[in-house]
Amino acid sequence: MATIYDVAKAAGVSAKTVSRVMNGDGPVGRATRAAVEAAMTDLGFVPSNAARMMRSHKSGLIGLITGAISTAQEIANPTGLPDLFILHGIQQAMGPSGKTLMIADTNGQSDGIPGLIRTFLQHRVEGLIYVADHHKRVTLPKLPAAVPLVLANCFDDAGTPCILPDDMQGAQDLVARIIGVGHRRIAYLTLRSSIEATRLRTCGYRAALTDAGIAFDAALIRDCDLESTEGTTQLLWDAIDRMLRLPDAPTVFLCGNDAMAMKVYGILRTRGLKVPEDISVAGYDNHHIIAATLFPPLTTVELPYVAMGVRTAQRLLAMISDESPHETGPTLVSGPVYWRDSVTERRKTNITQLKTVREE
Amino acid sequence: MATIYDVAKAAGVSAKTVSRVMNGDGPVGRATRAAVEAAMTDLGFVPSNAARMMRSHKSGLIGLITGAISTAQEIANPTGLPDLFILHGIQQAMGPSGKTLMIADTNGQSDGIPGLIRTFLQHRVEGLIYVADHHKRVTLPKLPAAVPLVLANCFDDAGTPCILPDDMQGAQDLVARIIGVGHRRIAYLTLRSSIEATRLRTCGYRAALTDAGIAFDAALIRDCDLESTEGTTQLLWDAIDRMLRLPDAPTVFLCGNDAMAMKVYGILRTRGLKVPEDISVAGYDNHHIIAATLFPPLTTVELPYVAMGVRTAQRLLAMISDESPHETGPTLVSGPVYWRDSVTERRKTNITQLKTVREE
DNA sequence: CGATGTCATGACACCGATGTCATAACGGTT
DNA sequence: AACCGTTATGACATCGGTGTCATGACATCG
Repeated sequence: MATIYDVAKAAGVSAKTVSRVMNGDGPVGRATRAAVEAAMTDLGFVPSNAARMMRSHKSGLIGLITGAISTAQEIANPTGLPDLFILHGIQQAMGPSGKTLMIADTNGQSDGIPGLIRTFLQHRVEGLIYVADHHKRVTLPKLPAAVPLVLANCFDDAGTPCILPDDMQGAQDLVARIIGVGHRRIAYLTLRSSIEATRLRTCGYRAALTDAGIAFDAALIRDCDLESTEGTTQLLWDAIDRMLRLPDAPTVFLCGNDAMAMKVYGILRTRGLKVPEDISVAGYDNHHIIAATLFPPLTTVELPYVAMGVRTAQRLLAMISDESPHETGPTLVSGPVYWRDSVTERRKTNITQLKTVREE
Repeated sequence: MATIYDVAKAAGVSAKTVSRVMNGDGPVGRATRAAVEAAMTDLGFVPSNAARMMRSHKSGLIGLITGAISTAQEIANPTGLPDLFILHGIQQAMGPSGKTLMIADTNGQSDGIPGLIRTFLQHRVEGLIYVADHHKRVTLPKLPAAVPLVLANCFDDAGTPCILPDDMQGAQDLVARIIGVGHRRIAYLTLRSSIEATRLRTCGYRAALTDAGIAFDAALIRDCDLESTEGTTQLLWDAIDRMLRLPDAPTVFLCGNDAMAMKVYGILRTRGLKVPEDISVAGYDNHHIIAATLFPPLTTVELPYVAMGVRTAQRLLAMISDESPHETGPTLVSGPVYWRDSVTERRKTNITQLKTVREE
């Protein structure tokens, strides 16, 4: 591959002049510039980033670590492709910055991460992003202080800057809206209680109840998520059965995610209950395939993955260009409620009461 | 960030000795090695790839261009995520080689490709891969001859090495198998005839018929694919209706892909026909969500995307390490037939005749 | 004992850009 | 004419590693 010296010789000038033509610093004579440009296209000259970097110490690279590509395999598990959507958001927001994204996939094994980080450091990335496939706590190896790091869809104990879905706000918005159309007995079939999202969404659920002056009833909340599909279905069946037998049965089933809502649709139908005429159902995630395809279409909360990706990129870019000490801690991004037909107004209740609620 | 000179000073040796410790060339004394290693970890030294590359001219980078990340958005369109699966295969096969994959996403606009290629060339990638989202013809800007290029899931007119699904073989295998269980009148509802896959699969379909001595009947093949969903459904309905009214109606509907098969299931049911008791259906793609979830499970042909990715990486790596002139042209990868319950034996036909066919 | 070979190490040039400084030509001031 | 500022250009050092060659200390061999 041609070097700047080859170009210089071909154009009959010094290497420095070629450099000036490329970078537009310093003045260059009309004829000289033309000669250099001709020589460059002639030789198919492309400057070497490595050589540039030697002096400037700017690689123009951003490192990104994810499992998005290897885990897309398990697309059959209908949780969507969170990390992929985040990646998309990052790409979008990174594009205009002129930085180049180096994506490394963990291939499912997190034990390769130190190696990936080392490779990135060798390439002198200007920043690092770690994207997780669901909202969780992570622990990454320590980095040299000079390399800013942003976590997307996860957080650590060190207060590293991170971008997270506002699960609490989302659940609170959804429940508030459901209360707004007259429901008072709102069941919540949660995902595994060990995951972060469940904890936060439960907080949001309770906050919305409190705001509306509705007492929290432990009989209406239940962890219905197991490793195995059959186990989960069984758990769901039991939980729904028990709740429906309550003297004051729920009028809505809020589900841990859209996939669970899909199962709940099936269970309710098997029991002869129509959604939403007899009972309402809501999900979480706004997983497109499920939420829009189910009949009736599912009311749910969007997990704003693309937006999170955009924020991630923006925050990292800010950290790179700012020399001011970086803020730490999370940036919360909340997604909108998608109000569809799976939740109806709760008319059985006293109309006057309903009106009061709506006027609040 | 610490340099090799910092390490050298800290360890009280020359830079070259540090280099020797890192790379294991030349002999290094026991004590010296220990001192250098201590200094390296002490200073958190990570060698600069850029500096290395200056001399060695080996970047250890492979450039990959795809739209996989940005188009994953449209996951709702149930064609699967071909490019993502290919990417996964590439990652897998590339891992052990020690090369680092730089992934650049086109963000949907193909006009950014020259820019991406330029960036890759600046980084002196040792090879380039282009991954397409479906089997098609492409035209990429010309590259310097020194940079090997492999196309995955697409091909060009220049005979650039490429990895393609063996659509013809796949269709032929499927149809042969269907003939093998006694069917003679096999309808084929194709995807748009403009796409490459349709042309090749049709060839395979005809080849299988010819092999079995069955005459091709143009009334049994029909392009049933439009841009719009409703249009397609209408087309399908019409085509199926017309074929079923034939004096010698088909006993199987072969579909352009699994998504179409799903629609065909619906249409047939609406007409009161049971799959597979009354009529058999087969798809193409082995799109997991569809093929395994449909009832009855769909007989289909797998598009071996992951395997194609692996082959792509292997072929590129071979081109990089071999100095022998590279072969050109396509590598065909065929996927297996997944025989499920949507196609039954054709018993209505004379048993003796069936036996004969099976003995062939 | 001198010749030869191996081990351990360092000095120095080099890769391909860019930053710094010097130089020369030219036009305009005083 | 002496001086200055601008424009256009080149010489040279530099970034952080690695390749080449030289050197000195020992061990081995004839």
